[in-house]
Amino acid sequence: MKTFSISEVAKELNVTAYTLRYYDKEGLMPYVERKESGQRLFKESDIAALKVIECLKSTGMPIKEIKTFIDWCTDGDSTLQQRFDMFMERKAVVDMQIAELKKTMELIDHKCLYYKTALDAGTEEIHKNDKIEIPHY
Amino acid sequence: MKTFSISEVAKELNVTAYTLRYYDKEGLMPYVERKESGQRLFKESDIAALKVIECLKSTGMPIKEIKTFIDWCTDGDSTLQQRFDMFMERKAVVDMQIAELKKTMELIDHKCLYYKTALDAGTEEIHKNDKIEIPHY
DNA sequence: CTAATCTTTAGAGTCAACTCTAAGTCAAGT
DNA sequence: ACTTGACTTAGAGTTGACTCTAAAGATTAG
Repeated sequence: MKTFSISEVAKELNVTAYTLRYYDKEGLMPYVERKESGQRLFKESDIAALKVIECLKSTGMPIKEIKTFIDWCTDGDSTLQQRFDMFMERKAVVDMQIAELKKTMELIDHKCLYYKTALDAGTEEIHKNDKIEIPHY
Repeated sequence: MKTFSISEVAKELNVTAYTLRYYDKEGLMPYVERKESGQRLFKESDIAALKVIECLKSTGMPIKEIKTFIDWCTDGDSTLQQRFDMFMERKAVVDMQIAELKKTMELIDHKCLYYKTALDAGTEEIHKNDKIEIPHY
């Protein structure tokens, strides 16, 4: 079975080897095997697991909570409900994050328009009489 | 003209007064006026400006870059182009963030299904023969 | 007038998530 | 055999964004 070194995995996942060792220290990689000499041997499945970790991280989940999830995985079938619940909760979180980004986008679009108009006029003065416009910007 | 104290503004924006003072220290509020005694007097427009700061922050922009933007605002019409470009860039960033969250959501949905199936079967064993399934979870 | 509750500052402390250093071991090429 | 580069560890250092403390001054309610 093909295996990968820490720097190969780091490259593949666009993180540093430092980061991967940090994750290991924090207990996120209890499954990664080693050579006699202590060097890590990453399998394809280990990389897949790291991608799930990346996924959780990108929802804003802190390392310690991800660790809890990894521990559940190690504990086996008795934790299936917790793990299901966790992913359902993450789903709700991501839904909220997308909704918030869309609101953020509205303000940004508004500002783009604001500055386009000012730029065409050569001055921000053009917005002096706007209804509920924001004075400072 | 109605003004607000720091704790009123903090409540309104769902941040602490500490945070607002920190933003001030970092130069994000050069426009907020003071009483003789030194107490801050927030105007409606100051709150609106803070909402723009919140917006930029929620796109992941660090405080120091937001400070640069505030400085541009202070500099007047000569920086209109930079400010327009900045918001266009933020727009692109937010587009990417939404796209990434959608990819994240795909994996999460997949995991929800995975655990639902396992939960119904009472064991993760049910996924042993999945095509490209992830062994550890 | 007084007590309680703001507010102010400078500066120290916290926290998460890296990021790096030092000293040593291991592996690959010539 | 030797050099170069990648790997290991424990532990220290960094960064960003707060978060709080202490000591002082200001404001409000009774």
